[in-house]
Amino acid sequence: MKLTATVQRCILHWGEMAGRWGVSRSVAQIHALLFLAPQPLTADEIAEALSVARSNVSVSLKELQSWDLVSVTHVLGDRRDYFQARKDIWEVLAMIMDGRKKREIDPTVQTLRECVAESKRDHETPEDVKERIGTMLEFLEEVSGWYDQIRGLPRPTLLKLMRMGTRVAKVIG
Amino acid sequence: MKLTATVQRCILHWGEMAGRWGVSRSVAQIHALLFLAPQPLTADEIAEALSVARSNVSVSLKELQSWDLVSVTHVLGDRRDYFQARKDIWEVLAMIMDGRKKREIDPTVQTLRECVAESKRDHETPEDVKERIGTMLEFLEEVSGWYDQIRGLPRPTLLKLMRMGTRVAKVIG
DNA sequence: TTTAAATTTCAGTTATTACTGAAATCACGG
DNA sequence: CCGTGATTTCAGTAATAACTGAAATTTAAA
Repeated sequence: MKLTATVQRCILHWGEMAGRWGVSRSVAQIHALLFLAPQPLTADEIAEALSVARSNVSVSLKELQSWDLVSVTHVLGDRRDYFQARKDIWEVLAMIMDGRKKREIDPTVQTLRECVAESKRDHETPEDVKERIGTMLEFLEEVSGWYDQIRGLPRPTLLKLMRMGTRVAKVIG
Repeated sequence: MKLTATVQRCILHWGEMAGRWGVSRSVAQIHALLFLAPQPLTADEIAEALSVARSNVSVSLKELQSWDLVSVTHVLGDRRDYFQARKDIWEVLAMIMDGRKKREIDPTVQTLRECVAESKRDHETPEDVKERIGTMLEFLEEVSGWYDQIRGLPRPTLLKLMRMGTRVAKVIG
């Protein structure tokens, strides 16, 4: 598997962004490779193309699967797993946002609920501090709920909304 | 500065989430502390409250300022800097989203532009791969542009939109 | 200026995370 | 159920990021 210059550049950039995106370089590079690859690849092919250890590919693919960005297929008469990435860019975005919400927001909502409950029995914490915690919890719950709603809209509707841009403001008066 | 149990719990949770949020534990904890604190705090007070090195507080505060989440104030007759966090949760969200877009999206749009330009002169890369790169660029540019538009809407409009939830779908037909 | 407090920088250390390669496990055809 | 190839696990190592404390710099009052 030789990578063309353009593809290489993309993969390298993905790797450089990995830290900011909150994944390891391998995960980002493998995702770039599978996203661009015309056909599904085996783990060995991935390891070779990116020059990383086979075991690293294995755990990275597991992570990509946990994000629902990569899935497994098979070819007849071949015992090996073939991996492919979602190609639909809208779905890729949705998976990343779902994953981030689950990992970055949900645990905090959970903790804040406990903090708010606990603060009821707490007479040390000033009222305005308690209030700030409560407000943040409400806010996160509201944004979360809104996301879940929007998330369920059919894509054509979403597209229409996006294309409208700020004109929605006019429509809703 | 003694922290109440509830406040402590919040700060510790923020610290635990830091890795996922893409900031260091200190940055997350300092932000939690300043967000909850009723009054601005000096760097020394922060260092003491969280038991971290004074120098660490200094660089973490710089990062929080780069996110526009923390600002400096002064009190008459006191040479020290006092730090305060934005208390408006909507603005906090806006600053975080702006910062993430700038750090996580914009550089990739830039690189993809170069990749697409380069791919014009590239006869090795298969057409469908080039197309996938181009599609991703267009997609990111569209989403970016949409974000910038929405970002500029006045908050009451945004709130109204959120509260409508999926009913916007009906309004736009 | 001079001086002292406040802040920042930075070299060195510690902690965390990512990666490798060998060994163990799994899965299937014979 | 044995053997072979595919995959995963995991202990050790490498790479990266975070943090500390001392030294340097800045700031402003005297």
